[in-house]
Order: sequence, then C-alpha cells, then structure tokens
Amino acid sequence: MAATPRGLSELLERNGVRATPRRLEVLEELAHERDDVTAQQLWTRLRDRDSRAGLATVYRTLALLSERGVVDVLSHHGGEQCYRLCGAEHHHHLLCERCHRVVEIQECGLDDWVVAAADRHGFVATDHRVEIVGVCADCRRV
Amino acid sequence: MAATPRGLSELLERNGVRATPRRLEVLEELAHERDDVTAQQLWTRLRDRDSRAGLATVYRTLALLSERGVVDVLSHHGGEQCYRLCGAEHHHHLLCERCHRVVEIQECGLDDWVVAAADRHGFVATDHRVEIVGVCADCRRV
DNA sequence: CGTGGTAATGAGAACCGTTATCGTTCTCGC
DNA sequence: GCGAGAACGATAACGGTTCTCATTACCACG
Repeated sequence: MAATPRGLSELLERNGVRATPRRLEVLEELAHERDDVTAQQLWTRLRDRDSRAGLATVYRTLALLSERGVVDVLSHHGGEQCYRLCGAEHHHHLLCERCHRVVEIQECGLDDWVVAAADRHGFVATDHRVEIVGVCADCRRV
Repeated sequence: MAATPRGLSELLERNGVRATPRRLEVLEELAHERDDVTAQQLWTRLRDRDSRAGLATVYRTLALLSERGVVDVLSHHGGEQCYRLCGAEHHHHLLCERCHRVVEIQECGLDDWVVAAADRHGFVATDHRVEIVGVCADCRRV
C-alpha cells in the first residue's frame, strides 16, 4: 500500500514510461488516494502542494498510465472520468453508492459464467467488466 | 422486436411520459437500431428523415427515457454516451469489440456471487453491472 | 563541460458533447 | 374554441478534455 517514491519510479520504468518529476508527482498523489479522483481534483491537490504541474500534463500523464494499465479509469460519474491506481492483475470494483468508496475485488471466478453467456449468443468472450454497487460498512453504520 | 408505433406510444404512456410526435419519432428511430446510438447520430438520422426535431429535444427525450428505465445508457465510448432501447427487466450487455454490436443478456444468475463478493468486503450489494466484451459470430467468420 | 536532438512541460486556446435559456408552438381538459 | 402548462427549436453557455506551440529539461555523444 505505502509505495515508496522509489517504487513509483520503478513502476513507471517497468511500464516503459520515463520517470520524470511531474509524472512522479502525479503518481504519488494518486497513491495517496484511497478511492478514485478526477483529473481536475488531482490537479488542484498538486497545486495546493506547490506543484507547478499544468492541467494538460496531468491529463497527459493519466492517459499514458491508463494506456499502460497502471491506472484504472472509471466512468461512474456521468461525463467525468475517475482515475485509480490499481493492481495489475484482473480485478473488478465495488462502489459505495453513498460515500463513493472504491474497493478492488481480486477474486473474480466468473470466467466460466462469462464464457458460457457469451457462447450462448455466438460470441467469443475476450474480456469482461463488473461493477458492484452497494453500501459500505461505514455508511451502513450511520 | 418489431414494435409498432402504437406499441411505442403505449410504452411512453405506461412510463408516465406524454406521447408527443417528437418523442415518438425519437423512440421509433431507436427501435430501428440494432445496437446503440449516440444522441447526435440519432439527431442526424432524424434530420435525414425530414424530421425537424432539435438536438436539444433529442437529448431531453433520451434523458427522460433513461430516467424512466426505457432506454439504457452505455458509456463504452470515452466521452460520448450511447443509448439503446432495452427490455425493462434486469439484464447485462455483450459487446462486439470489432463491429460494436450490442446484445442483451437476459439470464443473469449472478446474484449469489455478487452478494458474496460484496459481503466479503463489508458491503451490502444493491446493484451490479456486467459488460462482456468479445467477438460476435459475424466478425469471427471474416 | 558544450552541444544538439528529442521528449516533456505549461499556459491557454480550441474542441465537442451536453445542458440551460428563452421565446414560440403545441396539447389537452374544459 | 380557449387558456394554462408542457413541449419544442434555435442557439448560447458550460465543462471536461485535448490540442497547439513556444519553452524547458533531459541525455547521448563529442
């Protein structure tokens, strides 16, 4: 969880992305985020931390990272995209409909179901996305 | 599948939406579509058919219909929303990654899995969305 | 150390899908 | 028919994202 700046730098290089100071700033800010953030939120936070990063750079970096599979892009807010630093393995997401908390589900186990459902309609499945919406433990307590 | 204009009118009334000529035009155009369409595509097609419908009306109608659950909104194209006339029951979608064909999957059967996965992380599941991406029979044949 | 070529960056304009505004037109119960 | 309220069309406004371009940082090579 607590990825060191050193680890972040390696994460970039490993994915064929040059580890520049700006990209590390963006990545570090993403690593601090429990749930997900929009590009504009990220930019505002960087500004508050005295980074001089431009909005365009934030967008460029996020686009690059999502292309390389380093970050996930969620479209659960109409119009606006949310970004999240996620594990590289296949996973799904659990969303809290009240506080917008995002949790990764590592255990998928749907492959057989997916293949069967696709086959029933003449498709060959290559990928699938699942989002579970619910209420998290904290929000239920209130 | 081949919904008559009469049926479309009823479909609107049944969902508490006044069946105006413009809304029927939009709905009929949607009914002609095998897969899904963007608002702008729909508007262009209506124009080509000598409808004088304004773009705003198309957006308003689609928003109204999706609110009432008459049409599904898919965000699988970055930025742009796609609309599709779908069954009222719970269902998922199968997408062809080549020709963008969209097929409804009526059989879900994931409820137990969803509840269990949510529970494992302290969530109470209220809803879930599944999208299977693959290659349809036609595209595989080529 | 210079130096030159390439990649990255910041500021702001441009873009584009969507929504709001507003004056006009239509609809429907009376 | 008539009047109140809903729907509509044209177009301006909005907001998130991408593009442009001049400037700056990086790095291999001399």
